[in-house]
Amino acid sequence: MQYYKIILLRSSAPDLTYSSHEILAMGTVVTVPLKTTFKDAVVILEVEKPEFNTAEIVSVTDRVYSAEQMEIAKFISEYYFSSFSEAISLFLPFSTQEAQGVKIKTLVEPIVAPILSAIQEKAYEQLLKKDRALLFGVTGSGKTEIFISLMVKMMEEGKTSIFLMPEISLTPQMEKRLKVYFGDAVEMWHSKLTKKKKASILEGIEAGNIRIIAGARSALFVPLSNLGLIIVDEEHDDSYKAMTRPRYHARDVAVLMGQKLETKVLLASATPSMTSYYKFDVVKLEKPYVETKKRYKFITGNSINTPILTMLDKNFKGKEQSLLFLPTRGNFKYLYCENCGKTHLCPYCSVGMALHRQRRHLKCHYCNFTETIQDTCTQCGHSPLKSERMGTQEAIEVIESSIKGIEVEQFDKDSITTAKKLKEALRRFESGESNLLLGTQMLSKGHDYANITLSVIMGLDYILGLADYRARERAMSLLFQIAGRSGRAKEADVIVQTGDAEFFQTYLNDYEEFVKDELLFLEMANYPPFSSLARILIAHKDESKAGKITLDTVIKLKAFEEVEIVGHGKAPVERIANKYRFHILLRAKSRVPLLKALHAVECREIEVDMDPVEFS
DNA sequence: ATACTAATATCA
DNA sequence: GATATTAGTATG
Repeated sequence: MQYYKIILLRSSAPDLTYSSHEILAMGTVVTVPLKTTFKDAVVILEVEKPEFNTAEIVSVTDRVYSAEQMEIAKFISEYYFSSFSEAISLFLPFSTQEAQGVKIKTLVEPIVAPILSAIQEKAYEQLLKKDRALLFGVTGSGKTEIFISLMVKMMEEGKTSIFLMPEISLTPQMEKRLKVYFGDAVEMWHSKLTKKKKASILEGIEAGNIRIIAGARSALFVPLSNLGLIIVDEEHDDSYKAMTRPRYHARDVAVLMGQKLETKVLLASATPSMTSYYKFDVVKLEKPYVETKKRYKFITGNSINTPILTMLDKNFKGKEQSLLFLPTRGNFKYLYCENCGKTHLCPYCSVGMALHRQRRHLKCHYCNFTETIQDTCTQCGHSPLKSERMGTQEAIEVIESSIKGIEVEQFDKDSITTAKKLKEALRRFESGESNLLLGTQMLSKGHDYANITLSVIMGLDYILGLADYRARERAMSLLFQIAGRSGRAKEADVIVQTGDAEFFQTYLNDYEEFVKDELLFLEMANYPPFSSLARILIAHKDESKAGKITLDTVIKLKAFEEVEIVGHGKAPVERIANKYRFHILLRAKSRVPLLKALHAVECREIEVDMDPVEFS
């Protein structure tokens, strides 16, 4: 009889000891009886017969987590403060049939690699020599061909590759490009795939037919044998940070996996994060592959005003296509009382209810609480209520009413809910059926819109005003990303609405100049990458209890000299789903003392967010 | 004293 | 995570 420590999957129970007649490998997925039910669990350690009575493992599955997967999961659970169970659940186990077997299939026919320009070739050669690097090249500089060349090289060596992109919505476009070169050897992976599709991909991986997995965050955890390369495209994108436990950053985990598995890791962006630029060897793609001319124009204001309408109208009359960006938050329109100035709030969260005119209701975008439109103020009874802030919906109305005949394509989370709708919207725009693409952050992410000759960027001041040490970085990268969408085929105008034209103007022609200056600022202000940050979140339906937990935690943390309590108190969004929210922001010179202190105060009532990207 | 809910402990 | 146990508190 053997005895094993196991950890239950999808459970926060501690490790438990079970017996088995079989000799089991570490990482094996088994089924065990617990109380009145059965649970899946992972074998983590063999132990001596314990003093207490043990139950027996009832069945052994054909799935096994590799030693490396277990090691990386251990790291994730310790660094990002989740249970081991939550961390290992990110991964898909290998099949024992395959036994992580190295099944190197020789290529049936050699893959034709893309033809690289001299500039691309140079970058490619440099990247070949580096285990880890940051590829820095403006939009349209031909980064994708370099990625493909590297993946071709991997295939020739019998190795597999993972290609990460920040959003599911970007996968169809990339799939098209990758299929041209890799055919059935490449598959897309993301959380929205059906069970059936996932199973068929896993089969393909086990059989050794699928050699490249491309997709969103979760693609990092598919069981590819012989992994040779991980590419993190648009590495600056905050979508790589998970907002639920384990709160890991896919880019950082990719780098860690690279070290553990001895695979090459390539980060890439036109607007790299300050951290990556500082930490990694930078390979620059010197000049844009497609030379484009852009004329920037700065205007003031915070609404769709006459200069914007005039430019849009002119471009429309000239049979050209335009793009208009509004920041996510500005996407919402709130009801407020003219008399007492109160905004109509969600009864469960401390945020304003967003007005969705089309469906004639109010919606809280934190907890999804919905109610009918209110016309009298709950505070003072004044009627009617006014609405404020430009939303996509209203922007479209304003534009359609003043520019007759213009077809506007709404491009945001409200209208693009499925892959099909995304495809349709892009098709209508590409075919010229619609003339203006109007939307939020979604516009800044990777899609190609070759014919745009006018881009209007609104709301940068709102982003600059966020209480976030990366507000400047976020605003600047957004400007570059959106401007990069236009002028690919012909000359284009970019209209930037901001009260701080000087700031943006300084760096327009060179993002790297901004990065260098911003790094000086970060060093002076002692923010990452020159320090390590953590945020503690406390949420409780009793406000005084939440406050007490916060204060108790702060007191405990004061014992750690190397950890600075930057601030603590009510979170900017005070209440979500009827729970009061408090937070504590911590900083230390390096991660080690920070982790030490956090592990000492960790408990069920608090949630630790390492390297936070969200402060609301 | 009783009936509920909330906080806490345990699981092999 | 689910469930059993205990502490806490509202109620008549």
